[in-house]
Amino acid sequence: MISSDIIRGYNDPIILFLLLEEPSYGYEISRKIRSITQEKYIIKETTLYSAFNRLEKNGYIESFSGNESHGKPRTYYRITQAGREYYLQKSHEWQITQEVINHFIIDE
Amino acid sequence: MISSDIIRGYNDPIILFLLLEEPSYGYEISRKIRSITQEKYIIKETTLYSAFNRLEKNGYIESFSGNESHGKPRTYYRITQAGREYYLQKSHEWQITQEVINHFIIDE
DNA sequence: CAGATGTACTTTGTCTGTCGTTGTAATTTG
DNA sequence: CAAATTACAACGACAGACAAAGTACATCTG
Repeated sequence: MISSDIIRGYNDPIILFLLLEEPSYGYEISRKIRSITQEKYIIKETTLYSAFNRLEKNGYIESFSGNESHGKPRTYYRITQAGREYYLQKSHEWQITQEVINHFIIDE
Repeated sequence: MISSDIIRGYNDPIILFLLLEEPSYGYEISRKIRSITQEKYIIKETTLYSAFNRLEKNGYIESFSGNESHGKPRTYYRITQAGREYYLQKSHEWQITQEVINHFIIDE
């Protein structure tokens, strides 16, 4: 329905949100975004995994490998304290962004 | 306050909105964005003028030069019918984008 | 039991829009 | 008369998203 390009800059906080409660991995995050938005937003794999790399590089998440009983072990990600702070900061910024754009977009 | 990078993809409809009523030119558009958002968003000149070029290339606006009695003649832009339609389409898309992001950003 | 489908990624290269920098030229203000 | 403001234009850099393709293992289907 909508593309990641539009969400640009907000993929990171979206991913962090889904890690707030418990660690997760790529495929699960992808499924969650799909279902939560009722398929309105389907994140591309490349977008998702490059977001993971960026977030880890910035210290907002940490990776560890799960010990799956069968199959390839997944790479799990856990949010860090810095990640929680970054999420809050981005949330606040999003409120301002909405206000700004809503001055110019009047949908009737 | 906030950067164009965040607004990315919505500069075009913002500009089109400001042309809905009457033609305008770069500097005026820039001032209007500043004042309407109470300085929360100040568009960069390069961003603005490259948006004009893109919008004109896509047939959403047309340029003409004003006949100022003094000073350099300004380049004015007028929105086209296609531009109005594009604006509406983007407005609708924005509503969905807001919904999508608001599923993940809970600001308390 | 072969092939399709689903899970779970990784790599590479391309494109678009924004940004920093610099430059120009005329007008207005102190 | 110098500095600030108005009003652009050209250039190259960069980050994030995208398309395309490949890897590997597991499970379901005819």
